[in-house]
Amino acid sequence: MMTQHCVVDLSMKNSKERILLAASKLFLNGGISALSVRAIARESNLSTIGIYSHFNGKQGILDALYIEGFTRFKNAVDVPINSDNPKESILAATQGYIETAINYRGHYLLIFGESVAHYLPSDEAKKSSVAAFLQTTKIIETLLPKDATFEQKRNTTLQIWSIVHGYIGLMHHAIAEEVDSAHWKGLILDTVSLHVDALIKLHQSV
Amino acid sequence: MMTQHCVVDLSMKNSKERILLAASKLFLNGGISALSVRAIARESNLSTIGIYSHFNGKQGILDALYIEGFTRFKNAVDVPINSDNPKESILAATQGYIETAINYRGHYLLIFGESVAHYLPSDEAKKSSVAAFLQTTKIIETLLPKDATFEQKRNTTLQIWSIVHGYIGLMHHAIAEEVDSAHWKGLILDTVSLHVDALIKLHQSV
DNA sequence: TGACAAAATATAACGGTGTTATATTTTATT
DNA sequence: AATAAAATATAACACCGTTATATTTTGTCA
Repeated sequence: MMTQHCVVDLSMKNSKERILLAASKLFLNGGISALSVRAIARESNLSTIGIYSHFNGKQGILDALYIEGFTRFKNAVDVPINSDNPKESILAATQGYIETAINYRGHYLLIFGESVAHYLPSDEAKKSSVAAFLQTTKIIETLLPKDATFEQKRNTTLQIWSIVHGYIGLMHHAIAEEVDSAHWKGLILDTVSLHVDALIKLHQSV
Repeated sequence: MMTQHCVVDLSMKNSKERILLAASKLFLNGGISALSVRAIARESNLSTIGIYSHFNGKQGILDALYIEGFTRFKNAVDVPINSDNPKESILAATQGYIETAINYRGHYLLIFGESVAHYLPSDEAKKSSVAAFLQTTKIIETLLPKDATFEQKRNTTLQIWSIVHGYIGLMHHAIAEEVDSAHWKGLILDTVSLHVDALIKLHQSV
């Protein structure tokens, strides 16, 4: 390989960047099973050991993709808050969440599937998941009275999140194969809508 | 190895049974990562090729565990129906579902995790998931008017199932690490209860 | 500029995986 | 008893994540 100086050249990018780019590409195209250390090395024109000097091996690659995934979800639910109409904000965030789950299915499976062989997110990766959860809480807590405790806010956020998360989990399952996939988004939004109404009534009456 | 005739001896059980027993044992103890073809062969006193002549290799083993998992869930939600109080039956089924998910976490990840490497359930395995879904529908449809279409029944079942399924998915996630695990069952049951009430009101007013 | 330390890279190997080709033994049938 | 069929064993293949070793490139300092 030639040595090049001071020339902007994609092939000369940071090895680290090239690795990450190759990993993302493989992951988006073929999911987790296409993401082998050797394949990343091939794709980024390095040898396998490069993945270990620049990242922490496969664990490091998965951590990077994990963080990328949760960052996308955090951004997806970062919608303008409408205090007069909490439901509107929540449905907008829900819609963003669903679209991200569909468009980045590999990431979704990685961060929620729990069973990618031997992978456990690092502490840093876990931080990204907590950040996404806190962002979601900001949207959901508009349903609650202002003096609600954090525990109440967290539990209500879990309620809504579980509904959406559960639907997405079932969406690609044989159980629901005969449900027209175009209808899923509507089904989820209807369910969240019904549940939000119930929560609003609950907190009005108390 | 000695040859034995017409003697009831556990060590002489069907090779097939021995393989399945070994696989179940390994799976319950160490999850999916403990379930290698060689480990099953060792545990069942056979060589690897036995797993291929008696089952369809690892695919066949996973299929058997998949069916075992869905059969457990089907049984868990098979509760007596109380037509006068649909909510009671639904909460009982929910409780059974949650307990099965906790006690058989490996099975839960296998049948819902979606990302066990390269495994896709066979048609026969899919049938077991559909059977569990239909059993659940029997419990949930008591919420609906008797002339409800199958599509309505199915969608309502999906609603309730998604809530429970979503909670269980989040339960073991870093997002919710600080939630006291003893509280989970209560949180889920409360949410299902609220949602069922909302559904009942919805169908009364229409 | 030349010498030397440090970082990056390459090669090859280790132990593990699912799978299969080949050979052998056991079982059942005629 | 002979033969076909089923079950089993051994060894190998191609892949995986990882790492020990060796080599090259890069950066720093005298």
